[in-house]
Amino acid sequence: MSRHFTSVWTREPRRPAGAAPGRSREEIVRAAVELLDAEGLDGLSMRKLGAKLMSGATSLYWYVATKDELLELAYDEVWGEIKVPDPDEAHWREVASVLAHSLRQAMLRHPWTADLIGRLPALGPHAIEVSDRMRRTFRLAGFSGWDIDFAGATLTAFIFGMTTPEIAWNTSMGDDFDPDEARAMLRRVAAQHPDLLEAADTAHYEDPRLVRAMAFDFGLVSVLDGLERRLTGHQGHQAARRPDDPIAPDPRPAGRPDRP
Amino acid sequence: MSRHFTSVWTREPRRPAGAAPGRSREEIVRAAVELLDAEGLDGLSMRKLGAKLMSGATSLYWYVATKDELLELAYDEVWGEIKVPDPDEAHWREVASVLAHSLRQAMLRHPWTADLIGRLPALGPHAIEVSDRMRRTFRLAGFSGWDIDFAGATLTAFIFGMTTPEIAWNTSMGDDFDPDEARAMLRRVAAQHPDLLEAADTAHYEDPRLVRAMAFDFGLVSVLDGLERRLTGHQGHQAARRPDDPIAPDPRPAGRPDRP
DNA sequence: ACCTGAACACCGTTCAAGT
DNA sequence: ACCTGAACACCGTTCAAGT
Repeated sequence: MSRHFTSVWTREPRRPAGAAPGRSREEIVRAAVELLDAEGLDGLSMRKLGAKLMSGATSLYWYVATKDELLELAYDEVWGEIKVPDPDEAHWREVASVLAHSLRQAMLRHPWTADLIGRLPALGPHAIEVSDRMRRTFRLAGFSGWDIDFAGATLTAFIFGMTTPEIAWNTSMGDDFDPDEARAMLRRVAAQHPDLLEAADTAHYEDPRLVRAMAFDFGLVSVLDGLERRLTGHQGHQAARRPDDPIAPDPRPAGRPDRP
Repeated sequence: MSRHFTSVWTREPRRPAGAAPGRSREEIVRAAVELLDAEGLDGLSMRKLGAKLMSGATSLYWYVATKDELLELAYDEVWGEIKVPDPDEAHWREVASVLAHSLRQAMLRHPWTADLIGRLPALGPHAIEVSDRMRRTFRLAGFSGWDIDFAGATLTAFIFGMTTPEIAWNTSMGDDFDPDEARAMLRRVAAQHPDLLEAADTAHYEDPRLVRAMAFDFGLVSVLDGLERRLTGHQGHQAARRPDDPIAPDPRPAGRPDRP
């Protein structure tokens, strides 16, 4: 017996999506996004959302099968905000850079998305549109076969991975950021770790948001350079592969890369 | 009035952490990790955990201030599983590779960590230990100033960003993976996107876990190559920076990078 | 076709009371 | 110093009943 994967995007909507009755799914999703932006993922409840729409909480279940479906819909709205230049017009590095910054900014505007990345696959039409453009971009850049997908996965991995902890940090710290408090905290936590302490001390003198942006740019250039290297086919360090890794759940950590 | 950031790691523990009374915090955390591994983040409730430990649910609040604190403690246990070679012994690429694969495997073993990355800063002693070694690694590699931290952030971003959606996919699909069903779903969702459809068709013929591992290795080599490029100081494409990006919440998307 | 309220089975957390 | 149970203020979801 197989547990079937279900998603808003893989089931038929209950209504032909053409008529215009009382509430609409679009209206509900828009209200959900507003609530999520204002109060975060924990701030969204079917009861609160119902109240906001001046209806019973349970009325929403006619438009949406579960709360998770609603989150999938809201999530895809954010993907709709992403700008991706036309891959047939712009250089692939330009496309990737614009996409990266656009995605980061969208996530920072909607911090609750950070909680969804590890929970919901992005299968909505807006997300798919972005994926399609990205795949086309890397194909036109000269990648072929699996490498097209791997390049795209690497780029989005970087964007997600850089922005998600940034959001975690922002929301933990709250809007009113006290640099002295933060510094003291880092100091305390990093006690007896000289390398980290050094970082904690210098970190204080800069606007943390600026530093985050600098880190993002540094990383983005690095990732793009690394991808370009795959493209131009330079030889050099290759070995990140650990032979026992791919399937075994807990590989022997003893293996060494091909080139030390 | 400033909302203060609180964390298990930044407050005094209630007990000198030496005596040995009834239950211990270690015992509670261990049980929590077991419950999380078995039932996921939603499967952990204070009531269930209390039952597992044969105590009242509310008893746990003597050892832990909130459920979030408990999650911070459990999270750091996972960081304790990460292997990082001694930065003074191994080449930085070796250290980074081992760390990357080790972290990915640990996350796959404890899928609930994917939900925490966007929510909790990793400030526990095990996470700090890993950060410290990583920072030392990149310093010894030749990075200096902010670049040390940027390189580390780039590497962990890649690992998190690659593994988190992998986990989302795994848990959505369930343990029993039906390739035909998955293929049909991708086909449907990617309709009218020729580039994506191509990917969906070829994807079928491979073990998805193997492909994920290949993507990870491809991306890791790319990231390491990109970082190495920063180190050797080759000139070339630089421009990922968008001048209006760092602080403005919604930058004009019109700006172009320095080099198109 | 759409909306409602009551009800079910849960939550995290507080707190007075116990030993 | 540690543990308990009752209680509060919530949850997502189901379902019979309404219009």
